[in-house]
Amino acid sequence: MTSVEEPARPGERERVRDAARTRAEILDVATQEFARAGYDGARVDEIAARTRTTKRMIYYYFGGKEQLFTAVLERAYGVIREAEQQLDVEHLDPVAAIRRLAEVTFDHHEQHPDFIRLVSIENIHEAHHIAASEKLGRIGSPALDVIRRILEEGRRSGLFTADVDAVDLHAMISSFCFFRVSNRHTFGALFGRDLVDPAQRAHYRTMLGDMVIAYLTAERAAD
Amino acid sequence: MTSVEEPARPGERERVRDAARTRAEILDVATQEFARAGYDGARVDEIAARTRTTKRMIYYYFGGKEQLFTAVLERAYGVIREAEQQLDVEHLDPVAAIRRLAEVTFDHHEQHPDFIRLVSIENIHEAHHIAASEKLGRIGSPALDVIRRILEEGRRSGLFTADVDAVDLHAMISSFCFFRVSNRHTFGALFGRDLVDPAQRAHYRTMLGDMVIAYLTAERAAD
DNA sequence: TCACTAATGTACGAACTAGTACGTTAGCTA
DNA sequence: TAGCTAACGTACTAGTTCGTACATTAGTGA
Repeated sequence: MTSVEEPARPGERERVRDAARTRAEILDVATQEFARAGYDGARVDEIAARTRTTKRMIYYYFGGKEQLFTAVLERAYGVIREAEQQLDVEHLDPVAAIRRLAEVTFDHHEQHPDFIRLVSIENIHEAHHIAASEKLGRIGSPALDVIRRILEEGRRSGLFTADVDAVDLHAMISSFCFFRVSNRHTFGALFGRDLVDPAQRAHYRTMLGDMVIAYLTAERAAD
Repeated sequence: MTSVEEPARPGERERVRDAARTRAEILDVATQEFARAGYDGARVDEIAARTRTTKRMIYYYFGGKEQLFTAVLERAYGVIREAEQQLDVEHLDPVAAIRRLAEVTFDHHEQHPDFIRLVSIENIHEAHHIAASEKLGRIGSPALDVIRRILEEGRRSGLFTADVDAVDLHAMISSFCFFRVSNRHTFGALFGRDLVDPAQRAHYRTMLGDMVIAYLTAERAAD
């Protein structure tokens, strides 16, 4: 996350009034609060209290709780987009490239549990905020283009037997990474196993790669 | 779900006061309301209004909103347990048995979106209600025992190369089934593809089976 | 340095919401 | 059939929560 207690970058002396900083600070705190308690569980007063500013400013900059949540989502998706754009796997052979992609996805999910929670919350609300957002509708994902190119190359070179769709493969990889974080608590409570146990991290990371590669390289009966 | 507008089974004349029926009716409506709006979004008054009885009765039978939600979860998990106990795959060969198990899991998730939503909601609350419930702590899953036996048999007969843990395989299968339903809305909004589109049902069902079998039968480098 | 406006703070209100005090009655049993 | 109690309804309250009216000031450009 950006900028909570940002200590006046050198050269810029700390102004008392700074729209950009105030806005960013509200977004930071709101992200935490929404992720912690869900949309309805989150309290506007609580967000304001944990900010250097007041509730008045939330309404001044964002208009309301609903729009604030939308802004939080927009920024959170922006972060993951940026990460995916850094993806540099084109120099690898298709098998290694897919494995690398899966690992990067795995790592990103693990490192951003708040993002996972926000997405879960948005699904409870049937993605109404995304639908209402101009920035987020049909935004897609940079990772998808990468997957498309790797699959193409893998198919051409005969390494991948399956005629797999890029969106489907993305769903397959995401589901494993997402579930591991999103359902950590119920899974742990029911089965007594912490899916996010650091000691098991490498194990699950490998398992995901093995699964995806096995699927892509397996012989399959014709449909 | 059970018993909303249950029309006085023959022989039992409809009593005005019927504790069991009232309790069940509250649970039915509460399940819908909690699944619809989340724990904090759900309104006790709304649940009461959609019942033949009043809010007073919710407190009379369950004690409070929190306990009502716990009761809803307990019943929802009870339903899936029952379904899993019906599982009869021991007569199949390991590959067919695993595929069948995956399909049953797939079907159950698809048929119970409310259950998926409740589990998502409970994860937002870090499984506090499950932890507080005597019925649900470490409840496990009948499917797990089945998986254990199939894996054992598959390993013994040399069909499965991998030394896979039953809980891990359960997580793998669940993650795909769960994500497809739980993240349907954000995935659809972002990628323009409905993972629960009936026309794609068979496709994803096959994909899951292929994935799991590929993983279990693939050759793997030693750790 | 003056005036203008973007940015900010205070105080309050209307509506909602979980929970309860108190009174009533259906249906069973002795 | 009388009486007892589990089951039920009404009406209310205390506390919360989103949102806003109104007043104020820091910073900037003329």
